[in-house]
Amino acid sequence: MRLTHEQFRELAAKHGLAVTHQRQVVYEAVIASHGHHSPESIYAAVRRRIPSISLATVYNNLRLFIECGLLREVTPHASTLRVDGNIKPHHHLVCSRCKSVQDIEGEFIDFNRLSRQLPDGFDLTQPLIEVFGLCRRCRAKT
Amino acid sequence: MRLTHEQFRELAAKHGLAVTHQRQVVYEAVIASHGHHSPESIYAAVRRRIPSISLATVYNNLRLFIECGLLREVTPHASTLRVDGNIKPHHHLVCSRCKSVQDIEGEFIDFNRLSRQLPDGFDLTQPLIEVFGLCRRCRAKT
DNA sequence: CGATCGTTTTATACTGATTATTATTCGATA
DNA sequence: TATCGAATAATAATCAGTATAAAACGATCG
Repeated sequence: MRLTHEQFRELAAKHGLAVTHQRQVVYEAVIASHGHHSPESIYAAVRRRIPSISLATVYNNLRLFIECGLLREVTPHASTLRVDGNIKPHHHLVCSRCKSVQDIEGEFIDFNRLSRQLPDGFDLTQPLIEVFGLCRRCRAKT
Repeated sequence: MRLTHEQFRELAAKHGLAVTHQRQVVYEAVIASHGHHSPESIYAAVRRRIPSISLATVYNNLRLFIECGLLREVTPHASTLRVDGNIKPHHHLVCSRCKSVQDIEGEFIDFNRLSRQLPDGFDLTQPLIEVFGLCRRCRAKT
């Protein structure tokens, strides 16, 4: 699955991004390899096509893509460890923007349906659910 | 909410942990301040009672507490950024141990119930749900 | 009481991910 | 072709977390 220059140009225009060769290659590297990738692995892939590219450029552009919704961040948490003294079953509401975490109560998961979707052997004995969205403050800022 | 030495001793014994003054103070600092805290902020709090304590001790003990279930980790993800090119609505299944992420399909969330629990102003227009558990491989290792 | 041994803590060095900085390059436009 | 702003490259700096090794502690045994 390789995008034509034309396709990427359209996509970038739609999100208000200037088109550069580096951007195109970085974006294609993410799309081409399905799954969840680290900046380093994307960097490695991109270097096969642009050996002179800088790691900073990869980081810059990944962040740009995430910000304008072209990509999704798979680690939307704060980058540092957070610890919770509450070990009763409860779930978390996480703000995708500011990474704040609030506890949330309630039975809003259909575990029957969920377990039908689980890959074989996945253990959900102590399920923790995290729901990502935008907290009021960040929503107001937009 | 301050634990007596006696209470902490029991708790530690139940989890097979030796009791030290530092451990007690670290644990109390987490419990006393409700919410989700970084090791640095816990370090700051603990230093008010044990000025000579080392940051490494705080990290060591937090990790211990997490391992034996006394505390819960709120950033169970890989510590590095991961990026997902799939921006169609889908959810994630995350292994709490090895931090691997798989996509998961299906409508297993009761959004009516969920939205009743949401704090005012929280925006769920692009909900992303992450379900934490133990993947088959890590479960086998135990 | 004093020696001993394993554990815990401390101090500090180190690693790895990410960000910041700054100079250079690129590309569009005048 | 000259100019200007944006993007990139190179590299330094930062920050969280981990590893290591020495010192301190504490229980136990003789």
